[in-house]
Formats: sequence, C-alpha cells, structure tokens
Amino acid sequence: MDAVTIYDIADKAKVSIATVSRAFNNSSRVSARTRDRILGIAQELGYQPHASARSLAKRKSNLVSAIIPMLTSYFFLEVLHGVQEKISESEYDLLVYSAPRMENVDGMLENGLNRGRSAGALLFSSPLNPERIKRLEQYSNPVVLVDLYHEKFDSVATDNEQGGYLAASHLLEKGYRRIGLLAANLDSVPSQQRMNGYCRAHREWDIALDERLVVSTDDDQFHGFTEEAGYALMSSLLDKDVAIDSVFAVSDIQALGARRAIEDRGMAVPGDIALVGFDDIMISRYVELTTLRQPMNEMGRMAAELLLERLRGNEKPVMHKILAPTLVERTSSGSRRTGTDLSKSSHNI
Amino acid sequence: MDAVTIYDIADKAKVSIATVSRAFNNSSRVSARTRDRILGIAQELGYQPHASARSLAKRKSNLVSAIIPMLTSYFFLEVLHGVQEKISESEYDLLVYSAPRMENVDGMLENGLNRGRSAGALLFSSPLNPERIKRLEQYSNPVVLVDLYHEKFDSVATDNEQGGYLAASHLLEKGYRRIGLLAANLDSVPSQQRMNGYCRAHREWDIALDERLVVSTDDDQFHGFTEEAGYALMSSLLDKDVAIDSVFAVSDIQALGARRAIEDRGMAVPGDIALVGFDDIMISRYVELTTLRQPMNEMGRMAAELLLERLRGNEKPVMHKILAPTLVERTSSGSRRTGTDLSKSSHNI
DNA sequence: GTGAAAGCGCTAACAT
DNA sequence: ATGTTAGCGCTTTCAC
Repeated sequence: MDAVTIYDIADKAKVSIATVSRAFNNSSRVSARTRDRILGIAQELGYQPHASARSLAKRKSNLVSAIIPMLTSYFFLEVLHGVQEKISESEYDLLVYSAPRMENVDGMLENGLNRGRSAGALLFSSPLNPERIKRLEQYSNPVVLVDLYHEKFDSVATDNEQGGYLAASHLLEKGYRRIGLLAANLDSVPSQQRMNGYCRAHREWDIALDERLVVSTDDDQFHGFTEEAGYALMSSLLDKDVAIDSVFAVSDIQALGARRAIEDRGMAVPGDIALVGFDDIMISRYVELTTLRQPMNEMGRMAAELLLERLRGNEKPVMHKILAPTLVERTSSGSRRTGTDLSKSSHNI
Repeated sequence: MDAVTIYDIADKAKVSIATVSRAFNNSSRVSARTRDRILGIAQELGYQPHASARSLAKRKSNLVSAIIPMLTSYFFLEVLHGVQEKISESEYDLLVYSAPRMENVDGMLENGLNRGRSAGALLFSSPLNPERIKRLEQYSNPVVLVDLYHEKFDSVATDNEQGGYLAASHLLEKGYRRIGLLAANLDSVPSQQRMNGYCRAHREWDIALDERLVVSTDDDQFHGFTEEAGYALMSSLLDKDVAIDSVFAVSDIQALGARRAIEDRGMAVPGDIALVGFDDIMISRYVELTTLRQPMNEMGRMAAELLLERLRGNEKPVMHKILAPTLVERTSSGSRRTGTDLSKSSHNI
C-alpha cells in the first residue's frame, strides 16, 4: 500500500497532475467544478500532500526554526508561547531546537539553519561570537534575535540596563544602601546589562560601589540562571561577612535560590535582607518576590511578527525592538516606606 | 548569489554528483582521499545540504512531530524537555505543534501528520475521538501517545487511577472524611481516571460518596486545567454549604486556584481545609503543596525512546508504559497524624 | 571506486 | 481551463 500522490488523483479524475496541483493551490486557473471533483477524490483517497516535495519544488520551506538554548526556564516557555501564537496564525509551522548547554548552540545553528530546512529563524539568548555571526550571515533567510542584540539582525529584547537601574533604584528609594548583586555567568549579556543599570543607579544616588557586594558565577549551565547558582552566590556573599541589607538577583530563579540561602542561615526576607529579582516568572507571584517583569509573551509575539514580515518580503532596514521592563512590587523588597524618606540610614544586618 | 549545491562541488572536484553524495553519506564506496577532498571543497564553498531534497530522495524525513495542545503548562514543558533530551541525541529534529484550545488539535494533526513532513509523531493528552483515531491510522508512520491511552498505539502515561487513589487514601489516612473533588473538564480522561481512584479509595474505606463533594468544570480552555477553573470550582463547592474538611484537586494548577478561593473566604490551608494536588509542578515545592508527582521528564524520555525504537524498525507489538505517580507530602495536607488513628472523627469546617 | 541516469512528489513556466 | 514538460537538489540503482 503505497502513499497516494497527485498522479493517483490525476488518473482517477482524468486530468493532468498540473490541474491537480492547481486545485490544491487554489489557483484561479481551474474551473470550480473540476476543483471540487479533484478535492473530492483526494479526500476519498486520503491524499496528503508531501511536505518535502512541496518545499523543494517551491524553493521555499514552510517551517520556521526557533533556537532556544534554555527552554527549561519558564521565561523561555512564555516567550515561545507568544511565538507559537503568532506563528500558528500563519502558514508556517514551528521547529524547536533546544539544549541544556550553551555549547550546543552551534550544533543547533548547524541544523536549524540548514538550507531548505526552514524559511527563517528565531535565535534566543545566545552569546554571539564572530563564528556564529558568520553562520547567521551565511544563512540566506531572515533571522530575528530574541533577548539578544546585534546591529546586523532584527531583534527584540528587554531594556535590561534600565531594568537593572529600576531594581537598584527601587531598593535605594526604600532606604537600602548595601545592595548585593547576584549576577549570572559573565558571558551573559543580559546579566551584564542589568549589572550596568545597577551601577548607574548607584552613580545617580552618588553612592560608592562596593565591589565586594557583586558576585558572579562560573557556572555554564544555563549561564548560571539556576536556583543552585543563586544559592551558591548568595552563600558566598554571606560568607564574606560584609555588611549587606538587600540583594538584587539578575533573575527570579536565582533570587529563589538566594532566598533559600538566606533562610538557611536563619535570616528572613525582607526582614534581614530585602530581595529583588528579574523576569517575573510564574512562581514569583506565589512567593511574593518583587521583580522586574519582562513582557515575555509580547516579546515572542513581536519576534514572530517581525520574522513573518520579513518572510512576506518586507525589505525595511534592520529593526530593533526594545521593550521596557516594569517593576512589580511585592513583599520581598520590604514594606513600603514613606515616599520621600531618602535619609541615608544604614540597614546593615 | 545562488545557493551552492552538490553540482558546484562536483564541478570543482572533477567528480560526479554521485560521488559527492557518497562522500556526505560516508558510503564505503568512496576512497578516503576523494572524500576528504570533497569535504574540503564543500567547507570552502560553504555548502549546506538541502533538507527537503534530502528527505524527498531518501523517502524519509528527519523530523519528529510533537503535538501538544497545552504547552502553556509546566507539566508539558517538563515532558517536552525529556523528549528533547532523547531526540537531540538522535539524528532527528523536533517539530513542535501547540495551541491553546483542544479544538485546534485537529488542525495540528493535519499539519504534523503530513506525509513527508515527519518520520513519526508524539501526541500529547488529546481526547481521541473516532475521527482522530482514523487520522492516526492513516498516518503511515509510528505514533506514540503521551499522557494518553489507546490500545492501537504505543503509549506512555501515568497511572492516573492509582494516583487518585493515593491522593484520597492519603487524606483518609489522616482522618479526613469529607473530601471534596475538583475535577477538570469531563472530557479529560486523566481527570476521569483520577476521579475513579478517588472513588475506589472511598469504597475501600467503606465511606459513602457524597456526590455534592464532586465538582467539575465546563471550561474548555486547557480542559479546565487552569488556576481560574480551580478557583471557580472551589468557590462553587464552598457555596454549597456542605461539610468539607479537605480537597483533592486533579491538578496542581487547580489546587493553586482552590487555595486562593479558600483564603479569600478567610479560611486557611490546611487548618480549615487540607489540600492535595496532582502533577508536582515547580511551584508546588515553593508553596508547600502536597501532591502526586508524575515523572514528567521520564515520561518524555520514554516516549521519545519508544518512538526512536519504532523508527529504527522495531516491529514488536504495541507497547504501553504505565508510570507510577508518587505521593509528595508537604504541609498543605495537614500535619502528620499518628499512624493508626483511623477514628471517624469529622473534620467539618 | 566512480559515473550515468532515473527517480522522489511536487510546482511553474510554456503551450494549447 | 487544461496538458506537457522541465526542473527543485538530492539518493540510489546499475553499469563499468
């Protein structure tokens, strides 16, 4: 029992394969009658068009690749979901590449950017070294970067620097002056940017930065965006025995680990140490973590929309969409203090 | 600047395209020397094999479709992750279909089971009506069902009935006698099965089932596996003004909604009403929800492994893998009572 | 070990 | 409105 092709349908309908093809691509050059007849016979025979043959002949794939190094995290799930929503409204299907380690990105690029594989690609949160950039440039189809920036490619990302700035400012406004910073792997650009924002806030408040308050991880798994890394980082910070009254973790998942580390030492959040995260993953709502919300779903939708635009042939210059993070204040950053109390009272533990 | 094909390589290497093809498929019928030469030239020219042309000629796709109606939930993310892990070790890539509503399943089947599109498919948690079964049967490639059962197809699923049984038994052992049941949409088979387990536990304990304690939703979105549905269901249960001392929600996400409903009425978990969920999603650990853990990652890995087996040509009879859920006891189901206190003391609110 | 040639199932000129 | 035919880029007999 071999698969049924347009030849079978053509035979049975007493027409040529070209007509069958036309019927399926609803070309205006088939009479309604024959089209209906053909479609009927196809139905009857259980015909299924052959995707590969189709894209080969059309010189165009109807797949879009999403390359996501860390799909384990809720953040990416939400973004992906936004992507799905948009893509599923289109003629395209979504091919998802994901892997637990950053090194695998190259392998994924290799496959996902295969010629004839997909019509375009979305690349998530991967550090762009020259080799990867070269590969992206060789790829003749449109690429949109998500949670990532490079001048040569369309992108959509959160304003991470501003987010870091808002996080630190929030704590400063509340009167905290010894704000620890839990960064991720130093290779992570978003982490760096959030850190820059943290520094800017300190400059604006004219508060000297104590480098001992800033810690980062060597962990490569998910670039250190893990609960374990957060726990380890917070622990190392507490071990230093340097005064500290609050902490900004560059991601919620790390903040969760940090909170555990704090509580494991018999201290409380926010009583002893106030805590602010970044992302606003689902859990944060339940554990009352103050954080900077990234519009995840929106990011996904916008990225997909940008890509679809390019696939429709839009030749506009490279576009960069920067979305603003918003402060979501919950109890982990301490009870709200009276608005204008900017006294530099210290909050040491 | 047209894409480079094997013809270009053949020209430059002064060999036929057949030899180039052999070189890439590391056939034993090319001399090591010419192969190396060809590979070198290919590298130099930036050659990329054309995926569609390849699968067309080979009569075999290297894609595997995963059809997931509700990828929004953490449960599916974890399962998908297990799938990814296995799949990425193989020669296949993963095509992901997902949509927010159950109705969309048919559209996804239409695309995902396209001939020539994928070499096999994983179908998640979708009610199987005769039409869908017919479509699966027409599909000439292997299919593995996940979180789903049908005699004709390979499957991997949790023992939901047993899970429901364990959940209810756990509460009964603790002395609760008025156990509310928050089901999902009645079309959901897992929900039904968990309910059956709940009933069996009551029979074994010889406790009459009070039907007023059992509520289900009409919600179709995600089959009622949402926080909102949990909230609404719990509220309706409390409105009934029927004695109740504990609740088994057929999913953690619903349990979260239920907890909110309980707390919104000024009652506490587990003080006034004990709570047990199902799944063990990530949040549950943080909010101390007692639940029945499904081995999500494992399910994904096993499903992918089963599919890969079939793709390797394994012709063994249909296989069904049933995984056991495990009780994860946290504080939401009340403090542990002394083991053998089976007195039928009532725990009314 | 290598080449010639015939497809894989479809689309898209070009005819009629 | 329909048919003929030449590909799309690759794999795979079958010769040599």
